[in-house]
Amino acid sequence: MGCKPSDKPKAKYRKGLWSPEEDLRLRNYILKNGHGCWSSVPINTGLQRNGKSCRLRWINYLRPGLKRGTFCKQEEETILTLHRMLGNKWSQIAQHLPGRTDNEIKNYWHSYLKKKVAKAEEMEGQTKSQYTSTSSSEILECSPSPQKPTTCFNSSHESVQKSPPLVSQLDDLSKDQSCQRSPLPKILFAEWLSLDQVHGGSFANNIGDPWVLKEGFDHSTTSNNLQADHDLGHGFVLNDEGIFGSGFHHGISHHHGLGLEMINSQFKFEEQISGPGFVDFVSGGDLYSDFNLQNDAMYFYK
DNA sequence: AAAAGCAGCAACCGCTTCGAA
DNA sequence: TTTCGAAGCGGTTGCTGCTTT
Repeated sequence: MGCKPSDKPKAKYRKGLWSPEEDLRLRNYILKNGHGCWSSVPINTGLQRNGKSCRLRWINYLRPGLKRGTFCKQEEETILTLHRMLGNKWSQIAQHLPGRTDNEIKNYWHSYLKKKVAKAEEMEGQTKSQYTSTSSSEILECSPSPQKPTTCFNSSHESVQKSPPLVSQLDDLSKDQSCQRSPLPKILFAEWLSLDQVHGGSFANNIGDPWVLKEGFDHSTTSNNLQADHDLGHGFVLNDEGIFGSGFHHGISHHHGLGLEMINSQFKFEEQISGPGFVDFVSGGDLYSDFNLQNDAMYFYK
């Protein structure tokens, strides 16, 4: 929106998988400038992609804060529960799984969970007994069909959305992920902090302070959560000490040399941000009023 | 070792919603 | 109020790599 028609020359857009170079261009551009109008991104970056493709690539793959990797048990439970309540509202489900994208959840559902549920239901039908799996027992007791969330909480999607108790329930659900029991520390961005919003607030002043990761930080296991991105591990400008200090780097590089590059690249935009401290920014501002430190995990809710 | 089948995932397509002019 | 472009969303496709035969 807000783009002039003249900004959109007819172009033959490239399709298919993104190359590391394209990723790099897009990432660097957005980290530096923010995406603004997506249709202008390909023009400004020189990418032979349409804005829609750029947006998708950023949201599903390049955006900092994405977890990637396999879903933990509790995430799986959350998806099953939310899918039971909301149906195929992947974006809404994703909102309750910080660091996961709707596409990722959708794929996980179609490739794994759907079959699992179907199998469980089949077993249930055969035995007429309660399905006792810890991952879906409650869900299966509630409703027989994953596609029609008609029981349990509300009878329609609309009522789900409008019902404050359920919303609270969902919030509790998302904040009570079992991944919190994981020994892995997590920094999770419910929504990536838009540069437009970040401008004027100081991320840089405090982000480099080790306090950010001191809570429950385990050098030996962190890399699991900071999965190296094979497409992105090249050519990023790195700080000597990095955002999190040498200890953090040490922890990552033990397992994945590329991991720290990603982390650094994700926060490479720090020089653009100036102003009040990050803590104030996160906890006191209107935009990010829901700052939540749970065990070793930090959640930033927008 | 090669071919076929399968699963997982990234990306595209098309429809809907939103918001500015 | 209408129109139109951008963004958001969900369904689907197709590529890639792994497993099986």
